Amino acid sequence: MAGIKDVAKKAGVSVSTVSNVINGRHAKMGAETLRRVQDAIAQLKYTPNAVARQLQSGQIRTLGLIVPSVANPFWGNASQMIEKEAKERGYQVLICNAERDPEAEDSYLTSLHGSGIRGVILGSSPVSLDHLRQHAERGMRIAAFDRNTQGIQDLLACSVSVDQALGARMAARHLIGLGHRRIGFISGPIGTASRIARLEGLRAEMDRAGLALDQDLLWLGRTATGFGDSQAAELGRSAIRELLTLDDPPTAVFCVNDMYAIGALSGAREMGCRVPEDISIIGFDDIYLAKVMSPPLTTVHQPLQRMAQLVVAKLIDALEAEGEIPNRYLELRPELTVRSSTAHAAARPRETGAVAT
Amino acid sequence: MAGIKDVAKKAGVSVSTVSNVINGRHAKMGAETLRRVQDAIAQLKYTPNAVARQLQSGQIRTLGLIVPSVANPFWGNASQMIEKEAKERGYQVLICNAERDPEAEDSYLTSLHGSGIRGVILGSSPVSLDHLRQHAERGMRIAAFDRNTQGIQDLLACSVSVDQALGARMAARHLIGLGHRRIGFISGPIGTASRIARLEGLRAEMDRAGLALDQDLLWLGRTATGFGDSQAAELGRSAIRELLTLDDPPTAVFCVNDMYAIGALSGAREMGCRVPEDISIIGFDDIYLAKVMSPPLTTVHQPLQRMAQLVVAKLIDALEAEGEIPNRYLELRPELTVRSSTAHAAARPRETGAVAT
DNA sequence: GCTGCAAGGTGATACGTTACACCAACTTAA
DNA sequence: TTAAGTTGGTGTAACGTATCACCTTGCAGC
Repeated sequence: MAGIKDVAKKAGVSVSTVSNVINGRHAKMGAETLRRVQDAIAQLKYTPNAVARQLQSGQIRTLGLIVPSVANPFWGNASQMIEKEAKERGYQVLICNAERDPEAEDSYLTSLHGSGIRGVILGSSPVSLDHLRQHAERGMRIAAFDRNTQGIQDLLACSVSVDQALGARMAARHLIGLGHRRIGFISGPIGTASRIARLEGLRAEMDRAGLALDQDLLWLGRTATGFGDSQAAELGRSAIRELLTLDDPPTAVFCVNDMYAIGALSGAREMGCRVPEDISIIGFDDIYLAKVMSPPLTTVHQPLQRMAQLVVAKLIDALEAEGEIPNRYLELRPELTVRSSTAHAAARPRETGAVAT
Repeated sequence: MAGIKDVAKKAGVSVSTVSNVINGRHAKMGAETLRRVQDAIAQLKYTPNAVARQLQSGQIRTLGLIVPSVANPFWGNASQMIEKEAKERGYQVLICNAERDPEAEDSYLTSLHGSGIRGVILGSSPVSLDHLRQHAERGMRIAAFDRNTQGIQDLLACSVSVDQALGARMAARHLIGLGHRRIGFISGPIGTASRIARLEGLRAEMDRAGLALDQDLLWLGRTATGFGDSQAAELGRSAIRELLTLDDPPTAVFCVNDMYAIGALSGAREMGCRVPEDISIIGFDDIYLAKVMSPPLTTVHQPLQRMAQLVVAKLIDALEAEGEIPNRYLELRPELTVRSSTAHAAARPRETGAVAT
């Protein structure tokens, strides 16, 4: 294809001049020359070779974004917002789909580094970030998104997340306040930091209320991994069906994210169980689908737009600014969004006796 | 950062030898030398610079993927499958989110070309592909995905899609067969080829049955564009609310895709309208959420996995094979998936009189 | 007529790899 | 003994661009 030399030859100028045209240094040349070069560019359908450019400059205004699964609307939406935010700051974003696989994560990181990218936003990922250490040491700036960061902050350029445990506790408090005592938990495999925090938050708040988290009511995804979050709803459905056939089923269920909750909604109804009359269901994330469910889903809201804005800003700061950036670790406050999938625990008797309010 | 020269110096060999090590030509050297080089690589934490590599080789095993909106699970899921398929063939995929904006599409194409990418999969996009002509002429191989291609095939390296119009006709036939005569259509702005085909399919089949598509029952998204498909469900909800407050409301609604249908489901229920007893709702795509809705959504199924497999295969053929590839334009048969959101038209009288079966 | 300077433009080098031609030192076989 | 291989390397020219020091010309000012 046409290169800068061809343009130079055609326009009868040096490559340097063509380069100047391309880079907008129009002041450096006569009007006639400029026109000739522009004509040549148009005629040859010349596009500057980004690869050569980057090799030369060493610079690249591109961020990596590693998400657990683009098939989950939460991450689809997050990607969209992060991309928009980055674009406004003149950065591009490369979306990488790791499917919650640490090895894939690792290989993306190496490949991004090899492409000259030095900043990456890491969506909720495996507990240990130790496999990230080498990347950090190589000069990759890593921003954690939607996960807690205790103990590994030294690896991170910055982090933005909601207080996961607090969110879970809000959900739990809401359920407990409605008189629920048997509360279930539905999740896929607990492999990521945010999922652990959500479970622990639930447990903590139940403890505080003198309630125990029944082991039988913990559904933690007995499935092969690897098919991504397109199956999450499906799993939520199986989960609640199992839970509901227990001798002493839960009266409320906390789902690790909205996709599971959506599935649970559906599964419960299939079992002839009304939501929220017979069972309360609460999710986490507040994806845009939550409010169009039937019934609309009570859930823990994450301020996604603000989060996107903040990670992008902090990460770019880390990349461009000289000294230390202040407030590198941001933990936002989640918000309980009460809709119609939760209600008072049914007063009707169950095997274990009536609920004491 | 460390380059190949640093490694060479440290290991006491030439850069050529290091290059050989990196590229697996181990037979070309002694065991001792190999070990020394590998040690040096490890110690310096050296990663080959992909940019320089690519500049040198001109080759790049990467495909572009331009989607209308990652926030729509259909496209999230499609991305995932296309990526998986490509990876199996040794290709990477760059996901670009165009938000149905032809300008964004255009600028992605230029930027991908500048990065050395010569093959791109274009998700449903604006009617005219004329703005793509220059890219095709520059040597970009374009594969159309999920859109019809009459009239513009010369621009395309290949295409894979379901027969959109046929799918819409299947939906219409299903509805008509259930006795519906007032059928509505809900969609966002009709800007893409696939949406037009879906609407026309509906109209054609209604014509055949001697039914007219009432202009008032056409809801075509009176909203600002630019926020992507995260709002589709929301729009579906508003749409059906408007339609249901009409003097003579529809008894069935065909939604341009499942996201709108999901919103419609919710909107209908809010209006106290039961689905499918009072109104039938049918979608398109069969995203994984369709079957966990309540009621589970009747919809037109797209064989996504097979489609992903085929585009990737055909596009890579177009890139790698010499001659013409056979069967470049694939049109798959959609399938009607009947679930529970559609039923016989209610026999009860409406203002306009009883429905004659 | 000379200096100084601005405007307009050029050439060479470097960016980090890879590919390819080439080389030195051995080994083998006739 | 020597021609022909083989093994284990090396040196260097690309790839397409940006940068920077430098060059030429014209002209104002004294």
